[in-house]
Amino acid sequence: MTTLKELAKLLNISVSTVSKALNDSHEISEQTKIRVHELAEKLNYKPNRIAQQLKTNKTKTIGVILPTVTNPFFAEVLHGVETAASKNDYDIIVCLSEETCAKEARSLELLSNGSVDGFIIAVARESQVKQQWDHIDSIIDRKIPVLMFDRVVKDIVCDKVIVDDFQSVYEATKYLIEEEKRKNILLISNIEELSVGKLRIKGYKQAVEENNLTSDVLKLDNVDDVEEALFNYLKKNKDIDAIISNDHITGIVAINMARKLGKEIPKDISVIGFGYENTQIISSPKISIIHQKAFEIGEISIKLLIENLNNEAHELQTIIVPSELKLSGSTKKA
Amino acid sequence: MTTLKELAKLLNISVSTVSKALNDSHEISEQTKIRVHELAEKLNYKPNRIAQQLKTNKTKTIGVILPTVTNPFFAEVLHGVETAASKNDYDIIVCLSEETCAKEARSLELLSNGSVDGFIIAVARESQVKQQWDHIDSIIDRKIPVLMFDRVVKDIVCDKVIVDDFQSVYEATKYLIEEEKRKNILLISNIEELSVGKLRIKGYKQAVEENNLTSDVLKLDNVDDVEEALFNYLKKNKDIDAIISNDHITGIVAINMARKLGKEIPKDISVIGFGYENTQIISSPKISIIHQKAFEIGEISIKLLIENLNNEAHELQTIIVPSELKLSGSTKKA
DNA sequence: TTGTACGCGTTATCAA
DNA sequence: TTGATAACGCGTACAA
Repeated sequence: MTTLKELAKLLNISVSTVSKALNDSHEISEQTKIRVHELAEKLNYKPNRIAQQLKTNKTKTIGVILPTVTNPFFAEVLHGVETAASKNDYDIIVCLSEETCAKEARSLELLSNGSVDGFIIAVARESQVKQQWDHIDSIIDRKIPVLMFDRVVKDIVCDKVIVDDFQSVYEATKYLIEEEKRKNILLISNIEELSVGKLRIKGYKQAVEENNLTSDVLKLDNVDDVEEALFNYLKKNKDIDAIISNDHITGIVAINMARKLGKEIPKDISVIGFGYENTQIISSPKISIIHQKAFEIGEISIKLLIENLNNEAHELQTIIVPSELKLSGSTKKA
Repeated sequence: MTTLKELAKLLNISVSTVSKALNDSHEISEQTKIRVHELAEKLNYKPNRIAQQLKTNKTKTIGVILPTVTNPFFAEVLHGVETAASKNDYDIIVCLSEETCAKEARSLELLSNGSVDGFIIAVARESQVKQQWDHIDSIIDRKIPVLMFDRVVKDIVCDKVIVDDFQSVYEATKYLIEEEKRKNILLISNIEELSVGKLRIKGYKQAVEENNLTSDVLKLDNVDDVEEALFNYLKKNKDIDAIISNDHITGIVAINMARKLGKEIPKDISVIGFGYENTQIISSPKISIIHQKAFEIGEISIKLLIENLNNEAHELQTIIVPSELKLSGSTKKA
């Protein structure tokens, strides 16, 4: 890599003159500026980013800690994050916690040595279940800005970007009751240990109870159990006339299973799930979804964090990104 | 952040002694080592990564350029990349080209100023279509190690990790012909501009022609057109008894569409698509898939690149990662 | 207008 | 066993 020193030597001028010339300082004559720029161009000179970072004590890099990236929600968030970061000339270092507390803590620890200016994080399932977040507090104690999104910890004081988990499921349930006249609505959940899962269940229950209906939650440990569990459940509870799924997979499975059991959709049963880019295309009839604006969540998170990085007087805030109910063939009024 | 200098001042010893003590140099007495370590622990000292990078001229960071991350193939590759990188104490900076040549070139340009030790890249669709890869060659000219995976450019000389695109589709087609006695096999493709898409079509055609059957490729511009295009096609060509999809979406759509048209699966028609983690769960009957080992591709890519980074005498190679045909309910012998 | 000197935080060489 | 000094590449205050 070409350095200032090399340019200086070749041009027989000092390093600082070269530096100033390249930064278009008014102190430098047009003539030398031109000479310097020409040679720099020719040798494809680029200021060494590491040296700049050491000098300015800013990395223009953000650490992004995700539980996983094969879940389309986090993939889309990452897309939004990358887009916004790139626009603002920030790089992102991505770490996956694999839903474990240990890897999450390790990543934070390793990057908190000056590698990044701040962090964006959605906490791992394990951290949330075991309520372990000393590793996150420790970062904040060291005055490194942190922003949490989606899976958020109430007790941690930092910027937060969250989804309207309660509200969106509440509205969806209410819609099924009021508009579609459904009376026996089942909720499928495999994330009830997570804050977001709890909120969704809460939203569902509140809507059901407000209408004096009975609630029922089918809890699953694993996405692979859905078929069997649903089969058994629907066999026993033949009066179920609507299903809400708390994730982007089981709603589609529910549609397939209901059809297999001879139910017509949406005549006999309505289905609403969570969904992303291609969720609707691959189900038949097309599933109605609660569409979380994952891309926007990523974008907003980056913008807010950068604001924090640049503004000494930044005030912490919590932003709620509303979801959108996208009706389709799996509900009556689609 | 605590620095060596601060520790030295507090302990009334020199910076270099502190540095050596922390690095367990044999030159330093046990006593001072203990004193230094204790204070370092107490003040949560961590060597500034940026300064180390400047000193050693190594970043221990790899630039990962992906076309997108919402496609599950690339998401799983990223998962493998992150896992392997993390195990080897490397960080990854992730950039998304958004399938455009411009963003791809920009990312390479911006990171080639010392920010990373090397690159892993799957070229953008646009770069591949327009055959523009000066920006990649330029990186290689500057002696920065580059590894390409999946979407690879023949004319670029570097390490490569690829999938057996030709072979896997060839085998799948042959299976349909020989084992399931299918005679009219349709291939759906929406990626025929890509190297991998071309290879898959080639594999399909070769198998078909070897058996003196006629080939037919339904080309789509967009995943959204599948339903209508397939509907029209199957209406006209009622003798189609098998469908292979070149991606992870349209196979599932094909199953749904075939059922809608009153065809029984797999009695009347077999379907094989490409697939990943959850692809089979969400289709009914479960789709048979060509499973690309995306995670492994990511892992292998990192390992090979790191080998290149550390080994002066590294020899360039091309590794082919075999796919696996996972039969399920959408094919007869599943 | 140009050059000198210093510092960012670390490590390595050499001297004490 | 410890310390002084230089160097990585850059930017900048200050001197010329």
